[in-house]
Amino acid sequence: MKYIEKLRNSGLRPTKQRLQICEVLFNSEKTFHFTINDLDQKIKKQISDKISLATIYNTVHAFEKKGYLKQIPINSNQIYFDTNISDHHHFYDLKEEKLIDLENADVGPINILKKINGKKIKSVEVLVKLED
Amino acid sequence: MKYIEKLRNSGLRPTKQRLQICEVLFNSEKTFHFTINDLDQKIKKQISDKISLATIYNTVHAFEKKGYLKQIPINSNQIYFDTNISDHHHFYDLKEEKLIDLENADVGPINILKKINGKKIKSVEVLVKLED
DNA sequence: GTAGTACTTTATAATGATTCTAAAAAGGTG
DNA sequence: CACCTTTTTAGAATCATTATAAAGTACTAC
Ligand SMILES: [Mn+2]
Ligand SMILES: [Mn+2]
Ligand SMILES: [Zn+2]
Ligand SMILES: [Zn+2]
Repeated sequence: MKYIEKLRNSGLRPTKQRLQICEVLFNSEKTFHFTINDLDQKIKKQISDKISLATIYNTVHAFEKKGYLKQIPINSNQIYFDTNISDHHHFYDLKEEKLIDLENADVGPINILKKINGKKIKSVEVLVKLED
Repeated sequence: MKYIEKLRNSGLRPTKQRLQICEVLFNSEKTFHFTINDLDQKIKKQISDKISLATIYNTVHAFEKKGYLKQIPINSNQIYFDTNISDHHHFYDLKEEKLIDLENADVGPINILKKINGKKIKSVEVLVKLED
């Protein structure tokens, strides 16, 4: 199967649940943004087996740790994840409460002039809030 | 008093609790970042009267609505607020779990090239994650 | 294959930040 | 002072997330 090696290579056993979650997350043309609740709904629609909510949490966190998912820094009562793990940015539509990808190319190069002693930059993320 | 007019001008009654919270938030030389829990601790240290947690929540939200405080978009189990309401950015030190201000001048000008139909840009915020 | 072991799933409970409730207190106005 | 509105408050409720621990599954060694 498509995702068995991917999981094995990360030291994650390719269980039925994880493979099914992979299908839901990574088998679509487009990448997308989701909360755990969104994902739970999507799984219910696409998968006939039941996957417990605890497993969904566990799996999403495991995938995030392995770099298959990213968290998006945003203030919300739920955590937003992204299946687009490329270096990119986001619009946040305040009215629709929706995230929209903003590719690196759509943002001029960002040059952080200030340096912090003994620290390295791990990521630079831009959030552009949108209103009507 | 210093903050009575400020509150009245915003349509907020200058209660004892709000004035005391103003002292803690706005009377220091430097601006700072805080969670509600941080603020609760700070109030306990600096103010002899007890202020209920509900009032702290109410007041912080009222001040945010009036523009005296800003929320910082970041993934945490608590909401981070900023008494620095100027247009600026942040470092986030992942190990220390601390925010550091990054003035606009410390970030090159940011040019958002992509436009979203019918939407205006309300804010552009950069989060720079730091590791050792 | 079987046995042994570590990992995973699961239902359920616990946690904890935040919000809600509704009654008491305080502010503002005349 | 009355009157009305806003605010404070203790405590309860909410709800996303995490922890627990027992049952199930995957892998390894023989
Ligand atoms: Mn289904
Ligand atoms: Mn803190
Ligand atoms: Zn994205
Ligand atoms: Zn700041």
